[in-house]
Amino acid sequence: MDSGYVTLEQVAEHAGVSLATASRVINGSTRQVSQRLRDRVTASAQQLGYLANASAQTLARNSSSLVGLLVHDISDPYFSSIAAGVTRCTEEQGLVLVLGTTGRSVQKEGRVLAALRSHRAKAVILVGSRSTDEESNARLAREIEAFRRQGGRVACVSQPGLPADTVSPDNASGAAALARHLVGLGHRRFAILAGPSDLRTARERLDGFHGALSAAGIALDHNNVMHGAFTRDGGYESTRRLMTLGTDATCLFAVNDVMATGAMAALRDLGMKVPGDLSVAGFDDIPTLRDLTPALTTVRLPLEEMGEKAAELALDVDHEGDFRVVTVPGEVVARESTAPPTAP
Amino acid sequence: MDSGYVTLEQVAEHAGVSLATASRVINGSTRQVSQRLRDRVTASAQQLGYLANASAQTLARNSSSLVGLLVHDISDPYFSSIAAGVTRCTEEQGLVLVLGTTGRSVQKEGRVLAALRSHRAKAVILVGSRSTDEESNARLAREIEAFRRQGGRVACVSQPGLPADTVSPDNASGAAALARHLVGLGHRRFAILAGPSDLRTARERLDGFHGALSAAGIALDHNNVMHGAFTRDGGYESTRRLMTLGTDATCLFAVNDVMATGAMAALRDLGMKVPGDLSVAGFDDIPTLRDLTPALTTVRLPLEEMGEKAAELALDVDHEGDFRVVTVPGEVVARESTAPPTAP
DNA sequence: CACGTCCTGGAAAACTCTTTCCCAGGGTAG
DNA sequence: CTACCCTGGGAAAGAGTTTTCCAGGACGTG
Repeated sequence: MDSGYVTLEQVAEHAGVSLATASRVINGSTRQVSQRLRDRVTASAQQLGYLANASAQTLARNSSSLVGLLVHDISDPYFSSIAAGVTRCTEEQGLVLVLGTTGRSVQKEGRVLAALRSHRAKAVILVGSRSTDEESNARLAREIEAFRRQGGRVACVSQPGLPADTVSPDNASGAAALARHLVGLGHRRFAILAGPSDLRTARERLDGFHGALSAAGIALDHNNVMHGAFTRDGGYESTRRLMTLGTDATCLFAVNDVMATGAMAALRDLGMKVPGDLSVAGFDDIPTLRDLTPALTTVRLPLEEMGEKAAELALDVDHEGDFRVVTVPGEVVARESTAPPTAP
Repeated sequence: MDSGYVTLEQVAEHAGVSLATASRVINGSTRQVSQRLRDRVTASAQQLGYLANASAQTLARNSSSLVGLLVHDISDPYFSSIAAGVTRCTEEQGLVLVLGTTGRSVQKEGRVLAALRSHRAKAVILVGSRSTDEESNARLAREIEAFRRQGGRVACVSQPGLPADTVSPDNASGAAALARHLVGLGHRRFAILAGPSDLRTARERLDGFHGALSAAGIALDHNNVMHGAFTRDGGYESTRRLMTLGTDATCLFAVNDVMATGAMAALRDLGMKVPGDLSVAGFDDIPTLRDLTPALTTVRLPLEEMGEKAAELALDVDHEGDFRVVTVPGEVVARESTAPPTAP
C-alpha cells in the first residue's frame, strides 16, 4: 500500500495459502477452492489492497483485456458518435479501450495495428471507409489476418469486403431512398458533392443516388458531380467550385453530413438561401446536425448503435467461422433544408 | 510468421548471439553493441518479422507505453477536440492511448484509474471539471497519489486544485471579458445558464461574469440565473424554464457552448429571434459552433492545443517536484448571436 | 612486462502471474 | 478390505522481456 506494489504472492503468504490457490480464488478458474480458503484469500487481498498486474496476466494468459478502436479523426462527430457506442459496450464488459487515430494514413493504421498486436489486444474495431485501392486493401487484409492468427478478433464498421465481421450501412439503398424523396419534392436537376472518388462509402452513396435517378428517368450532368475531401472544408471548397463554374441544379446532395455542413456555410457566404435558392441534403445524421439552420435533410444512421453492434460482434467469442455482415438501413429524415424547387 | 509469435530468443538464435545482446540491439539500451552484431540482429529481426511482446516488456521494465485519457463523454465536441490534441502528442512519441469515459461518475473514474494502474500506464490525463464536492475531490486526490507512487505521471485539464500538473482556462477572466463586451453593446439585464451549481468550471465562469457586471454597477437578478445539466439538453431545458417563468433580460449567457446551442434551439422552438429578441453568448468555441445560425458569440479556448499541452506536461519526465499550472487565456469572439439590445 | 581499466558479450536472475502436474486424503465400489 | 477415483492443495514450470553480474580480451600506463 505504501510505495510499491502488492503482489499475489504477498496475498497468498498473508492468507497462509499457496500462490496457486490465491490465483484460483482471485480470478476464479475452473478449479474449486474450499469456501474457507476462499474467504481467507479475498479478505487478505482486500486488506492489502491487492491490484493484479495486468501485464503479468497478459503474459501468462497470452491475451489481454485491451480492445482497439481505429478511427480516422476522433474530433469528427461521425467517429466520436460511433466511439461512444463502442465504449458503452467495452466498459460493460470491463475491457479497456485503446484509441488509435489514423488520419486516413495507411502507414499509421499499420503502426497502430502492430501496437495492438504487440499488446495482445483481444479485439480491434476498424471504423470508417478505406480506399478502393486494391493494394492497400490487400495489405490491410493481411494485417487483419496476422491479428487474427494471434488470437485477436476483428470487426469493421462501414468497410465491407474485408475478412472480418462487419457492420455496414446500406449506403446504396439509403441514397436511393433519399433520391426518390427529393424527386418526389419535384427536383429534376441535381448536383452532388461526391467526396473522394476512391472511397468506397462515397462511391456507394453516389451510385445509389445515381441509380435511383436513372430509374426515374433523370439524367445526371457530369459537370454537377464534384469530387473533393470527405470533410467540412472539402464540402465548402467543392461547393464554391461548383458555384463558380455555375450550375442549373435545384438540389445539392452531399454524400455525408460534414460535407453538407460545409456546403451550407459556402452557400451562406455566397448569399444563397437554403432551401429557397437551392435545397441541400446530406447523409449520416450526425448529432450536430439538428442545430443547423435550416436543419438538414439527411439519411439517418444509428451511429452509436452501430458502434455498439460492432463491439458486440468483435467480442462475441462464441462465434467462429464465416464473417457476419450486419447491414444497417438508413432512414430518410426530411427537415427544412429541402423544399420543392421554386419555378425557374 | 506463421501462426505463432516470433520471440526475441528466436531472433537471438537466428543471429547467433545471446538473448541479452539481442535485447540490447532491439531496444537500444545504454550498453554498446558492436556494429557487426548489431547488423546481424536487426537483419534477423527483420527477416523473422519480430514484434516485441509489449506485456513482457512492461513486466520487465515495470512501465508500459500506455497513456490514459479520461473524459466525461467522447461524443461531446469539447472533449473530442481535446482528445484530438492529446492523440497528436502521444502518437508522436509512439505511445498508445487508452480512452476512458466516465459519464461524470466518480465510481467509473475510479475503475478506469485502477485499470490504468494495473497496466502500469505511463501517464494519465484527466479532462473536464469535477465537482466542488470536497469528499469526492479528496478521493480523486488519493487515487492520483496512488497512481503517481507507482511511477505514473498525471496531468489535468480544467480542474485546478488537484495534486497534478494542470492546464486551466482562465474562466473568470474570460467570462469577465465577455461580460464587459456585452455591456459595451448596451446590455444591462442578463440571464445566465449557469450549469450545475457544484461544478467548478461552471462556477468560475458564473463568478467571473457576475464580478464584471458588479464592477460595472449592474446587478444580476437571482431569478435570471438558471442551474441545470452541463449539456445541450440541459441548456434547452433551462432556457424553456427561464422563458416559462418570464425574464426581462436582453442577453443570455450560457457558461458553455453546448448549453448555448441548446438554448438557441429552445429559443427557435419558442419563435424567438436571436439576436433580435435576445442576444446569446457561450463559452469554449467548440468547432461545431461556426455552423450555427446565427453564429455564436463565445469565448474562444484553444481546445486542441490544451489537450496537446496537457499531454506534454504529463509526458515531460524531466520535471519533478511542484505542480505546474498552465493558464490558458480565453479570447472573446464576437459573432452574430449578439447585438445591441433593441429599445424596450 | 605486469597490472588496472574499459569494453563487449553471455549467463542467469528477476518481473508477476497462470496452469499443469503431482500428491495426499477421503469416499465408494467391488 | 483393497483398489480406484475424485477432490482440493501445493510445487514448479512456463510466458518473453530487461538487467545485473561476471568473464575475458584489448588497451594504456608505469
